[in-house]
Amino acid sequence: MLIGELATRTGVSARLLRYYESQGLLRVRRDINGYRVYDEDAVTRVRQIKALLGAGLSTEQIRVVLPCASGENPRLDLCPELRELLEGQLRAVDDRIEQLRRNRLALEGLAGEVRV
DNA sequence: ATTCTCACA
DNA sequence: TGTGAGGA
Repeated sequence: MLIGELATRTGVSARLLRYYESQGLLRVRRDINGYRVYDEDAVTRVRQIKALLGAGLSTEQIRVVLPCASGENPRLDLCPELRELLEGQLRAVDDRIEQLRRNRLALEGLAGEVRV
């Protein structure tokens, strides 16, 4: 399939699909006219990328763990390496939440009444 | 009609 | 990440 079809089937713009490719997240062939040609599993690939991106992973992190990720659905099969990364990410997010909590409290103290 | 690359009031 | 230019 061409980029337009993959875009409509994944809900990811052609622009972004080209960006994913430039970041080494998507491998794609070209035909003689230079058009990108994707195979069926590209749809799955993009879904996995979206899921990982949505979890806050950087394209660099995704690039290294994507090869050990498999699975059709929006569900992702995690190889141990990927699991570790995600767990670390989870801890990092918790730390950030805590830090923001402190920032919020400090802000309240400085600004007085703060409506949220 | 689609896609490609490059670049940015 | 959108958008437009200039080609194929």
